[in-house]
Amino acid sequence: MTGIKFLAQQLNVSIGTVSRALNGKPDVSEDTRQRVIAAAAAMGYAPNQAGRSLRRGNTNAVGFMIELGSDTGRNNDNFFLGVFDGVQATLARHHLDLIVLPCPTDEDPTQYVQRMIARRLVDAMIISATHRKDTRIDVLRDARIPFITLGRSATPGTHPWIDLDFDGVARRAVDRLVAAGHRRIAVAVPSNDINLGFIFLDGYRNALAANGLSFEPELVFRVPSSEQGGYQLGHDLCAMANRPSAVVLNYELLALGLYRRLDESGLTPGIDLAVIGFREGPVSRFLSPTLTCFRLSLRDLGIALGEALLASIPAYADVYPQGIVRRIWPMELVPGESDRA
Amino acid sequence: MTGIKFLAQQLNVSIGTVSRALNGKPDVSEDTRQRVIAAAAAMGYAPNQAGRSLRRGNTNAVGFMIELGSDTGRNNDNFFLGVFDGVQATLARHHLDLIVLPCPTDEDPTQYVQRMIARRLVDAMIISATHRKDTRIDVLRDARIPFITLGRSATPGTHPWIDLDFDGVARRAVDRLVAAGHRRIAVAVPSNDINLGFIFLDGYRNALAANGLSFEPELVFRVPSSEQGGYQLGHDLCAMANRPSAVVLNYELLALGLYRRLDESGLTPGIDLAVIGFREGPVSRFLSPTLTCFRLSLRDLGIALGEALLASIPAYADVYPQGIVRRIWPMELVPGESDRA
DNA sequence: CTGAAAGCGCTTACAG
DNA sequence: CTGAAAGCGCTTACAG
Repeated sequence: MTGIKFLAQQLNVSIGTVSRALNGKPDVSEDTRQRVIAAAAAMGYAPNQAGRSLRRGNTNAVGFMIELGSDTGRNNDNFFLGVFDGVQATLARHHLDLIVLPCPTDEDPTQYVQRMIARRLVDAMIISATHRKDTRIDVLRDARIPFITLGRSATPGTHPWIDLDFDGVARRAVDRLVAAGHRRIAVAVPSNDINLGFIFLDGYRNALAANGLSFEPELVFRVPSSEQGGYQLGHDLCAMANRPSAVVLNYELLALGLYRRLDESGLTPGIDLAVIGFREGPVSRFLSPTLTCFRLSLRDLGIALGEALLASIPAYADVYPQGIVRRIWPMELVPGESDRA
Repeated sequence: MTGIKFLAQQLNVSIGTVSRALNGKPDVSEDTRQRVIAAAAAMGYAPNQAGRSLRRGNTNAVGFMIELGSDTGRNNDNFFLGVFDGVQATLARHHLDLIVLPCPTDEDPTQYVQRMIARRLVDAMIISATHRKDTRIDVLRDARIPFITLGRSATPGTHPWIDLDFDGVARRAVDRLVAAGHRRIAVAVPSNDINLGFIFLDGYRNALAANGLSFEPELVFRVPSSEQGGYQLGHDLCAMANRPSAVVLNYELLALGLYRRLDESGLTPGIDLAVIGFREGPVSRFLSPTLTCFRLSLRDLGIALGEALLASIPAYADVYPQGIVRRIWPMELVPGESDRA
């Protein structure tokens, strides 16, 4: 005798009436509805999700999968928390909850996704850090679960995605450096097969070409997306006979390790080496010199992700009639002191 | 016709037999068990969690609540991701899943907890960033849900907790600075009523007293736990007529803003002002000068959190016979260059 | 406007 | 060793 049964007994009505009153169904007298709502609030009643899910066939929850093991997961600074906030703002409008699903380090991400959707823990999913070939997409597509990816992938599908403008950032960074007179411009990209690395590198190559500069493989540095990776980048740069005069980073925290390594060699960012970082974060503003980078609103990105996901779910398609969203998220240049050289 | 029913029909057995086979019940012939397991794997069957939860009365999931809105939440995802990993390592041994529950910015945390447990989304909870008075604890206690807090609180209860050694860190930092000759030592604590601030400040006061130094209120700086807060701290320090020679931080990222602000005034950490940070992270190692701080293994902390939580759940108490854990988590000093002054 | 009843997908005593 | 059946807590056609 718990839950709705107990509540119904207290009020001397049937459980059906309680359910209808609480779910805002029209065919309940206003008086009864008020009594039920008051009693529910008083005893802190909320419907058991298992019972509701089983009956309705949905969970009213959206899952956001993150990976704990990878570089990209572990070093994301404040990226995800900001995005979660925005996603939730969208979901809250529809009384949906966001549940974050952290894939264990030692579990295969694809298997994890499979397990979560087979258990019907969530109605829809958001996956991030897409790889060039990403089998999670295959699993989600085959399961016919609504999903959106934060990041493009070469794995085909008709799913929606939103991705940061890696291409545009790389191009504008190169253009800006060329305009300032730089001719030997290095680039740092991830050492794993996360898709954004390929896009960033393409943007870099295209920008070089557009500026009449030749692409030199020795100026491409593949380093882990972490402060340590930045340190390694600095180390490699310092060891070069013919050091480039500028470097474009694909991840903002690389700057921290890079700055440190340059300092150890008596070099100053912005004077001895122009640096353009990636995403603006608290770190970029408080480094000395401040980091030239690109701004975006994580919350707005999260809001858009949530909306694009809902747009792909038939039940919400009329509220968000945008169809299948595939969108490059713009980022705005924030000039700093690090590329004055 | 889905799920277990479909599977049973394919195999020409009853759904009861399928369930028993998959759940490792003894009274199933080995031959049948193998056939069922093979078929389940082939069609990617996993029991619908709603059906299972409803019947069993549990969810096999543990919730870890984080707050997106607060300073403490927003600036800590490197902290949490490491802890999640450890918690999951413990839970995985028992086929329990970790589900992260991010409380929306605009929802009251206590109400959020109430809603999550009333819905029976998880069997047990971990809450973090405990406040001095924390009504979430009251709600969880009243609901008789097993839970553990990452952080102590003045709110009473018989629940387990694990907390970082804020007291010990503050004392050792002061002792170390005094040993190096410092007499005017400032401290930075959070500007909100998160409990760790009170503990840290107490440790600082006690250490001053133990070293025969008097406590001066003007040397206590209440700043937000963020890079910006560190910048503000630097600003306040630079404005003082009689500047302290050292400062102890309660949050590692304060160092970043502090370094920047000192730099703007032509001051160098470790020369003009000794700085001892809090938790060792990638940032502390790559700052110039490197930050003297304190080390802990986030994964081990997470493992211990998971174990202590399970120890408080009757069904697991025999595996983890440690009773109600209330434990101060030790942190190890990592000398850096920032307190050489 | 309200109640009685079916049924969502499971697990588990209970028969046989 | 296996099947038939009850029942977990809900929601929702269906009667009245």
